[in-house]
Order: sequence, then structure tokens, then C-alpha cells
Amino acid sequence: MAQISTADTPVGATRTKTRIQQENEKKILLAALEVFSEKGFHGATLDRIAGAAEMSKPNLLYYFKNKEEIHIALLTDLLDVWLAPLREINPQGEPAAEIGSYIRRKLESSRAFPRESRLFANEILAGAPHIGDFLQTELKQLVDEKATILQGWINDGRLTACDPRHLLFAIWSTTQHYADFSVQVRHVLGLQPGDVSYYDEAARMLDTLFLGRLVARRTKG
Amino acid sequence: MAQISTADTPVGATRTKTRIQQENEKKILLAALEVFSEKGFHGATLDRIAGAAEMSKPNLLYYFKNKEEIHIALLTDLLDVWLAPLREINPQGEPAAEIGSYIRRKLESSRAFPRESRLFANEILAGAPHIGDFLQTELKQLVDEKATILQGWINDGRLTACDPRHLLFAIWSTTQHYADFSVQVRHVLGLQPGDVSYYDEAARMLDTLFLGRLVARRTKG
DNA sequence: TATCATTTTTACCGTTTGGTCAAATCTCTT
DNA sequence: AAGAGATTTGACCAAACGGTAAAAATGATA
Repeated sequence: MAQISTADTPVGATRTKTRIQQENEKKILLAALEVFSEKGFHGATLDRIAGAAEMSKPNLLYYFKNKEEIHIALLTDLLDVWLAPLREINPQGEPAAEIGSYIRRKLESSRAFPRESRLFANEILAGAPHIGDFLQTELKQLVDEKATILQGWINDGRLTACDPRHLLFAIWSTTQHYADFSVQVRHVLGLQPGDVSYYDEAARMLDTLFLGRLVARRTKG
Repeated sequence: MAQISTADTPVGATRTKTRIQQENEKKILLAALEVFSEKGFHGATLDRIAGAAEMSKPNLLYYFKNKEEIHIALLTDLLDVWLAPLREINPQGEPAAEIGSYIRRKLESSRAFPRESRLFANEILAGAPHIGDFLQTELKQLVDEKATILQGWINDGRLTACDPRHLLFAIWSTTQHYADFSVQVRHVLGLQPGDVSYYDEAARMLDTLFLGRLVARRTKG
């Protein structure tokens, strides 16, 4: 069997990739993202992924040694995308502006990368077998860091008292919902299969919810 | 093969079930809920479900004619549970009280039935192949009805202007998140696998978010 | 306790699936 | 144009899977 890493490349080092390698790996990952996000890990078959990548199954396995490796490659790419919006929260900014723009970034991420969002959701639902470590270390660390910032704002009286980490959970869930549960959203709103026109209204709703006051003050008598 | 519906029972009619039938069907559904909610439809195998039900696979198939039928039976049971909290919203009540108690019911539902919640999430993520019809008809109808109530409150100035259906989405996503993404929640909070102690804080957060004012008013200069 | 329907088991089947192997083809460099 | 390495293919395999058939065992009932 021909090895992608050849004699003049030490094991573990990444040799410069061929044009064909680059193209085909990209094609495979794109096809796999489509299939995994739609069918889940177990529902996705190598035949289907290979078909979507316009490639024979053995050829696909020439680039990735097995199904799991493709899945892990996708998840690894995904994690940076997932963290990016959170990383941008600025301790020096105004609470409302920072939270508002974080929500907008997360919502935009849902709109632009729904398949990635569903891939992530599938992985978490399955008990995070591949990214459990990431959640416990990298994500937890970043959340702790950002939660400290939020807590600072609370201490300064610029943010209502609440558990900052649960505030983040609320932002994650509401924004990701529009990608992960898009079928339900569309069915309830009576929209066509491909229609994602609900994102504008979603943005308004989340603005009202997180930045405005939702329920009017109780009026006496 | 012995038929469960025998000669003296018209086709389609449900004959009185044997004690053994009742026990075993219950055992199977419980086992299947465990496996489906954890592994998804394709990840769940009949062998595993049968094993969890302490039963041989052919014996399991004596009660349900195939895998899909078990899945559908579970989903059908689930839908009533899913709708129940929404049904209880009372048009005559106070907006804050009604929304608050709806959130509490949904959150309690997440806490009490996490496996059912994950089963539902898996089904939606997969594109709702089995319950698409339910979403478009029964759920949509109920949502439209309740959205009208919320819109009435908005018109009366008792609820901040927003799309009522998106408000419901926000409630669904935030409450269900604690069941569907429990692994992530626990990892971020640094809790042990079985620990669900975060629900109290979650309830406070959602109260603040939906009923209180989250971000403090901007102070000039 | 004999009888009949219900329940369970054993043995099995066809298909799908993830994955392998070696030969054939293509591509790039010299 | 030739050689070496990279890529692709077709044929194949073992295991897992959903499901079946028929006999054996059990339970209810008269």
C-alpha cells in the first residue's frame, strides 16, 4: 500500500500535499459534513459519503483510514469555528454591546454553518464521545475566563445578577436552535424546506430577550 | 406464527392484553427509550435493545414487528408529554405568571424526562422523518393558538412587542438544552456524570432572562 | 390434567456495512 | 519517453445487522 507519508518524511510530520490530495480531502470532508450532519455518525455510510464525494469507497479510504477519522477531522475543524464568537467578547466593552454582538455572531454562525451546528449537536447528544476532552479543558477554560468578565460586570452593577455560565448556555441554546431545530421552526412557521427567512425575526427576538425587558412591569389594580 | 390479534378480535381492534404482553411491551419500550435516546435511531441495534430488555431478539420481534415500529411507538407516547406544558398556558392569567410557570413546567419536563427530550432532539435533527406531520399540523395549530394569546397580551401592553412564536422557540431551546446538551453543561460546570444539580441555577437564570431585566440600563457619562 | 393459545428459543438467512488487497491506471518529473 | 510514485479501481471479505421460520416450552383454562 502506498503511504501518504513517504520515506523522506518522518512519521508524524506533514509532507507537502499534492494538488490531488488537497482537492480530494476537501471534497471528502465537504461530502462527509453533508452526510454526517444529516444522518448522524451511525446513519452515515461510507458508500454514501463516497458517492457524495463522487469517488469510490476504496479511494475515499485511501485518504482517510476509516470512518471515525473523517468524523474526527470534521469535529476538529469545527471546534475553532465554535469557539471563535466567544473568544471575541471584550472585557473593556460595554456589557450590552458585548452581549449583543456575541449573540449576533452566534446567530450568524448558525445561519452560515447549519450543518456544522448539527454535526456538533449530534456529537453532544451522543454523549460527546470524541470531544469530551475538548469540552472539559479548552471550552471550560474559555468559559471560565469569559464568565469572570461577566461576573465583573455584575459586580459593577452593569449586568443583572445571574450565573454567567448559565447566561452563556442560554445564548448557545437559543442561537443554535435555529440551525439544529430548523425543521421544527419551519414547520411551525409554515415555511418551505429551504427557507431561512426567519433569521431576521430571530435576531429581533433575541435582542429583546437578552437586551430589552421582555415582560412589562406589573400594573397595580 | 401466532397472531396477537386472534380470530375473535376484528382486525385493527385492540384486544385485551395479556399480563405478559403488558409487562414485556413496557420493558421493551423502556429499554428502547434508553438505547434510542443514547445512540440515535441508526446507532441503536435490535440486539442491544433486546439485551437491555433482558429478552432475545426474536422474542422482542414477537411484540413489535420491526425496529421502526418501536421507534414510532416511543415518539407517539412522547408527543403528548411534549405538548402538555404548552397546553396549560391560560389566556386569562397574568402574562408574567403564565410565562413563568410555562418555563418551570418545561424545565421540570427536561429534568424528569431527559431521555425523552433527547429522543425528540434526535428525531428533529434527523429531519423529523416520523413526526413531520405532527409538527405541521397538531403542533403548528397549538402554537398558533397560544401565539394569539401572547399577541393579545402584547396588544394590551402587558408584554413587550416580539414575535410570540419566536418567544416560544426561545423557551423551548433554553429549557431543552439542559437535557439535550447535559453532557456539555456538566463538562463546562465541572460536574460529575450523573449530577443534575444545575437545574436550580438554571431555573433562576431563565426567570431572570424571561421575566426580569437582564442588562442594566446604560448609565450616561 | 388435558388442551389450546401464548410465549420463548434455536437456528438460520439475506443484506448492508466497514474495510482490505492487489492490480491497473494515471501523473509528475527527469 | 521512461520510470517512480501517486491515485484509482474492482473484486472481495468478515462481521454486524434486521428479520424469519419452526419447533419447543410455558401459561391459562376448562
